[in-house]
Amino acid sequence: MPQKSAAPGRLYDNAAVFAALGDATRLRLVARLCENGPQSIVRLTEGGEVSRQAVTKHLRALEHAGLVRSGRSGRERLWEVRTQRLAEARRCLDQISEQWDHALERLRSLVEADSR
Amino acid sequence: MPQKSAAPGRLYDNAAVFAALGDATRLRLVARLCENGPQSIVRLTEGGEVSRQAVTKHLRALEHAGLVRSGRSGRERLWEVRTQRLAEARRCLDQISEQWDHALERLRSLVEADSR
DNA sequence: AAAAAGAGCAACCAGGGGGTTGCTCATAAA
DNA sequence: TTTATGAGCAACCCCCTGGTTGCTCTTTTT
Repeated sequence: MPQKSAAPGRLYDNAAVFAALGDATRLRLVARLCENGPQSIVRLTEGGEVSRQAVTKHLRALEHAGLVRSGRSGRERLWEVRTQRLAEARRCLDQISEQWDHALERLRSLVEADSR
Repeated sequence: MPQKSAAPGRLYDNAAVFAALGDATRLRLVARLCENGPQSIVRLTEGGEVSRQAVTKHLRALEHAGLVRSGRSGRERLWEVRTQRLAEARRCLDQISEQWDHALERLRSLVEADSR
């Protein structure tokens, strides 16, 4: 069994990741970073609806959740996606769905035993 | 450019789903609903850290995001998970990761062409 | 050396979200 | 028919979040 002590505490962490993705602007930022690779703040601001400062704040939020990271290059700072956390989030959803499937199975076997 | 009009609007919808999952209490509720099947509010409140009203509010939030639904049974209301939205959320994450992979490929071929 | 571009910082504001308490309503159990 | 259980509604509170504006700092560019 993978991920033995997937520890209830882990769930909390994933909540933070989902919260970070739970904003349209941030989700768009992540998508853009994935589509076009590492970019500067100004570039990420272009075409968007919010100010540069807002974008900065969102990037910091994403960084806090471990979804992006940045590094300075000359006078600009480049941001890139950290795919690991994304993968973890996916696994979390997978696990939940899996539990649901198990529950369904259990339920079905109960019904069968009942009508037998 | 791939993914022509994958409708930016879709992204927004997923943000709502992630936002719903982006709270530890709600995420736990979803997990419990998946583990133990449809349950009433009082049952979902047991063992938790918050009041029944809080649970109710969270359930409504999840309902708004399309993640759960409910039906009355006698004097109690049973809540169950709607797996469809969960699946959609997963697909959203998959798409994003996929775009990232494509970007990596593009980048790699660029580098190769450059050093050739 | 002067001008412009990219970022960072701080203060401020409005709104929403999570939580609670108190009361009422309806249905099932005694 | 009482009584107790499960749930709904409404008001209220606090604080966090998303967004803005204004200023400063550093690094290019001209």
